[in-house]
Amino acid sequence: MTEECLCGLHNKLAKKVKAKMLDDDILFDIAEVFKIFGDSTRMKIIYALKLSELCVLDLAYITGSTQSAISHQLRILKQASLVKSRKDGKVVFYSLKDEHVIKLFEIGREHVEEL
Amino acid sequence: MTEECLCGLHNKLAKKVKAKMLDDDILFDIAEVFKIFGDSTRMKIIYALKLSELCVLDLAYITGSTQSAISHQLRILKQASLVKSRKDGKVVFYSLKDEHVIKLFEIGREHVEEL
DNA sequence: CTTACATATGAATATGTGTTCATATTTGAA
DNA sequence: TTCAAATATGAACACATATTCATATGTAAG
Repeated sequence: MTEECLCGLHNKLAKKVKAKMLDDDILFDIAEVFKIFGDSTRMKIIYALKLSELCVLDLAYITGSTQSAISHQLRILKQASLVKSRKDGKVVFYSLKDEHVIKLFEIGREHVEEL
Repeated sequence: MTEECLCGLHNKLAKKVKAKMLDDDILFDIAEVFKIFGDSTRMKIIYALKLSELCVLDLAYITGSTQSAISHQLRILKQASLVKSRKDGKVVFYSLKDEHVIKLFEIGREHVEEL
């Protein structure tokens, strides 16, 4: 932990950068958001919901996963404020919560397509 | 797997959406990129490199991790084409590879700060 | 050539996580 | 009320992964 590069040249720079770093808590929270996107099942769900509001079984059909797996993932997505839900009788419809979700997806897609 | 919602209303919609879905491979690759961002150590590295080009030991000092841990993570970041490296004698300097990395970080940060 | 520094790497460990399976809950219909 | 459909949930399992520790590699200096 906290080893220091001995070349005096870097020590000053490193201390400057360390002073400008965001709080660990904030960087941790940002990483947590990306972690949610970092699963192919959740990514499928997000892309499907980008196309339309959908219920759980339809999402399971579209993604090729089980109802249970999708339900678990939807709970995670909802806790992370990435999707919202609307109940209509027995059916629960899910949709994306805001524009950030779409923006993040689009930039991620751009990055992948440029490799 | 591939269960279908029995309410005939949804079946048509679900099939439409399924037809419009991106290939699994692409969605998988996008998820892989986000997975790289979804770790607080790597997020610290990315933010530090956003401020300045840095060598391994300086990154270890700045992030409060060991040299070994940082070296392992830098390898992952490099394989994902998120950082590049430049060798100068014994020292290896790392920096961000392109603008997408910064864009993704900024939008992730925006999302977190609006919660 | 020997030493010291910066980095990389492999194995082991511990921890986190996604899926499955069984089952509970909720709601509408018969 | 009884049944079936849609969803949610908990436990168990399998798998991935981040860190640590020891050590190897490469490089410059003495």
